[in-house]
Amino acid sequence: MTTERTRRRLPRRVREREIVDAALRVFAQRGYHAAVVDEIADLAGISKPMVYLYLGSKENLFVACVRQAAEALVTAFRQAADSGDGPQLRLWRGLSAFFAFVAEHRDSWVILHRQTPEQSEAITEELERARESVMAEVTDLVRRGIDEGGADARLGAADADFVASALVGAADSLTDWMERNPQETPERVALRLMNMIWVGMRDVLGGEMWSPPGDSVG
Amino acid sequence: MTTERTRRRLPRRVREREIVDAALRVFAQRGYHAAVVDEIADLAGISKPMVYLYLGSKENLFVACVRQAAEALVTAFRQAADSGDGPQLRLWRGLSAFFAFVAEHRDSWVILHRQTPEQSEAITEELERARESVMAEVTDLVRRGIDEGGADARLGAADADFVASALVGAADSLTDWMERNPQETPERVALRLMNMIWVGMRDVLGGEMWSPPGDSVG
Amino acid sequence: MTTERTRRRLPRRVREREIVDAALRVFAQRGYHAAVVDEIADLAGISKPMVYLYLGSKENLFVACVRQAAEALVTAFRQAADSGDGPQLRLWRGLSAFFAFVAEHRDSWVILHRQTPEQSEAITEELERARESVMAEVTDLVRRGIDEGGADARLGAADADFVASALVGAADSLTDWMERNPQETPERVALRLMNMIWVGMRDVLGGEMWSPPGDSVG
Amino acid sequence: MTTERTRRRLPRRVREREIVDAALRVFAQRGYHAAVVDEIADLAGISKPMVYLYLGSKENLFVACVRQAAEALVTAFRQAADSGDGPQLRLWRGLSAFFAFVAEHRDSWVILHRQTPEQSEAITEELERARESVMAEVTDLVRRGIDEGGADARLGAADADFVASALVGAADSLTDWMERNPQETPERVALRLMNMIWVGMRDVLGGEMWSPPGDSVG
DNA sequence: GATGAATGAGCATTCATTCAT
DNA sequence: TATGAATGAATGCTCATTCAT
Repeated sequence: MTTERTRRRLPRRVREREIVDAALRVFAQRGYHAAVVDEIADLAGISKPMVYLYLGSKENLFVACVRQAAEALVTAFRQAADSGDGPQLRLWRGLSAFFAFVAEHRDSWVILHRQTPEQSEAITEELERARESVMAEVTDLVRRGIDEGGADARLGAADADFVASALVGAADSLTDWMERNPQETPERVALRLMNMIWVGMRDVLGGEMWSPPGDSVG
Repeated sequence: MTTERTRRRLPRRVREREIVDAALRVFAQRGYHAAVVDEIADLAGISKPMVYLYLGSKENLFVACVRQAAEALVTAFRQAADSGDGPQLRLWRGLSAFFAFVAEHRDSWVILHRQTPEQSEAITEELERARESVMAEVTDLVRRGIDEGGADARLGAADADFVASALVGAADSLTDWMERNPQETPERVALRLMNMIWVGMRDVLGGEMWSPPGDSVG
Repeated sequence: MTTERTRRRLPRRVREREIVDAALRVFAQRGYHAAVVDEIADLAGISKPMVYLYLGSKENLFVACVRQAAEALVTAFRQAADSGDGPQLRLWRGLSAFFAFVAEHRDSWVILHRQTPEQSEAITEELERARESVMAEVTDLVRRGIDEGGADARLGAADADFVASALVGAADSLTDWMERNPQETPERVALRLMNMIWVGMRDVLGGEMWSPPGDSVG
Repeated sequence: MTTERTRRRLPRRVREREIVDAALRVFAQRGYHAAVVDEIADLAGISKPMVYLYLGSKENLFVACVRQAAEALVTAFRQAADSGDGPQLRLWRGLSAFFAFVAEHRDSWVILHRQTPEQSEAITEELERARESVMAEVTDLVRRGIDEGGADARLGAADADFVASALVGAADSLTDWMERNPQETPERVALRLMNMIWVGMRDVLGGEMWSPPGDSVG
């Protein structure tokens, strides 16, 4: 005599994925600490002990979320950035993919970049790993752009790093701007951002540079 | 000859300020939820009830931190950005002040821009107010720069908004970059960021624009 | 062979009842504010979180106590007062039941009638509801007695109300008297009280009334 | 240089009385535990340490309130009940005084008769003493009435006690009834109550007694 | 005499985590 | 596999009480 709604027996992988998906939403909405395992279990449609059976701990669950979010983002980004000729086109595609991803998977982005630094070693490490992996993709793209653009001696690793950092930060911030301007497409936002940075970068590389009058900054 | 550890009796105002300062550090390090009022009290060198007597609640304490951080930042920024001729010089000074501020008051910046969105109405509102006040300063500066730079018809409020948003995001991100590159001065970082954005913006305004080949972005 | 002190696992309903029973005792002994949830949990043989899991809050727990106490008392009273011929017999049985109930469930009566008025809306409301339901039973009985006794024009609702109020107050007070005179049975106490009030009431209805000499009371 | 509102220097007795008066109101409104010393101090228009300087502790403050309330009530009652000829007149005057007192000094009555039993020895004792002193007055009055009315052998101390207990309880309860019926004067309420009880008592003493049919109660 | 400043101790409530079934 | 029942350990907040001035 089974109940109407028999307890679903799902393969481990599927269950696990469902749990992480639920967790992603709750963590993103409430933040790590304010998130309550009970709510995650509810949202996943299972009981709390199952969460622990599959993921071990809240901490570990969060780590899994970070990992999944990072993987998804990097995949989307790399796929886009690997196709096309010329650094500009690739960067534009990459940024477009980024904005598209964030627009569609807001939660993942929040998990990756809007978390208050946690005390937990494991979480900190995973977040760092994740952020680095994202940054690496962008830096790589930028560097290749610089190289192909014919960089002169003044430009080194630090510059690509600098540009990439600024780019990611700007992109993150524009994420909110997009929410306030819903008529804009990811492609258009990416294009605008790119032009702003890229053209400036190119010119700066070309030696055109503004300096404060009479002041030797260093 | 008083003992080192007699109960120090301080006037209300002083104590209040000390508490908020302590709270700023703890909130920045742990985040709102993970922060524990006990630790704040300890750091301020007093007992927990004093925190509640003076600030009322954890929530209110956080709001006070936000308010103080925002005021300090805006003051520093505006002071710098109000002096000097020409939009570029002013923007550069503003950005320099910003980076100097963040380098020196890391906690304040973390409070303002690295908080997981909280459920609390009061906090959300105060944070929004604070962020807007910061953004407004930057947007204003950017807009004046555009105007004086001779903007054509294509540029409106949305553009200043867009540029400001990207600028703030980039600056935020570069905040971390500065930590990883401690030999850089705020002035130099500001200069680099400025050139990148400014020159790019100017050229884009001037009609120079890259577009994906054969692709109508919209 | 299970250990005496394994965590006893009881179905929700049973536990809930046990908790309310324990709470009833503690609230009665200490009063709402002085009562400590820890003690209630101890007495119920469980941990504090269970109390909150099942009853939600101290306030709600108290409300549950009031509800249970009122229900029990009203049931006992009504059962007794509904049987028997003639208003006198019914009133006597009702009062006997009341005294028996209070003697046996002192705590319930204390909860219902000896609580310092609380600030809490919920508690105030529930207590009012409970007291009214008790009073209604008595008033009803008194009114029927008056009717059957052939009331004249001077008697209305206010009179039944007055008598019932005095009756309940007297009974409440005699509750303490009974504790000081343990050899008295509820039946005897009820009989004495009844005669005192009833005969007096009947005679007063019959027009026999004492007035202060020369004084027009109004 | 004195402030506009110089700190009033009052003789000890006066100050003490003001504090107790304030405490009376707060304790009555909130109950012993929920009452907060801060509020009492505020209401008395002084600072908290003064309360402790004068009264020593919250417990002691409450005891003082009980004492004052009891004294006032007993005084009022005795004064009224000592004048006039005949037990009936005296009882009526006493009850009238009681109802008048309660109507005017609700707080005192609440302190005396509506307090959840406290844990504190001192409080319990003082409350008992107070209640006994009130009850003694009433019992005395009742006993004298019985004596003068020519009681037969069946009536002893327990009976006066019983009647007094019922009387006080009824009066307490009618206190609320009066609030719901503000057009009634204390004198009228006293008269009604008296007639109900007195006539009944007299007749019962006279041998007129109702008994449950066929049931020997004891 | 009078008070602003300060705290030890306690209490309601919550939550990650684990058993017993 | 799956879960209802259960708890240890915090954590925000309050309050009677006491110093130092």
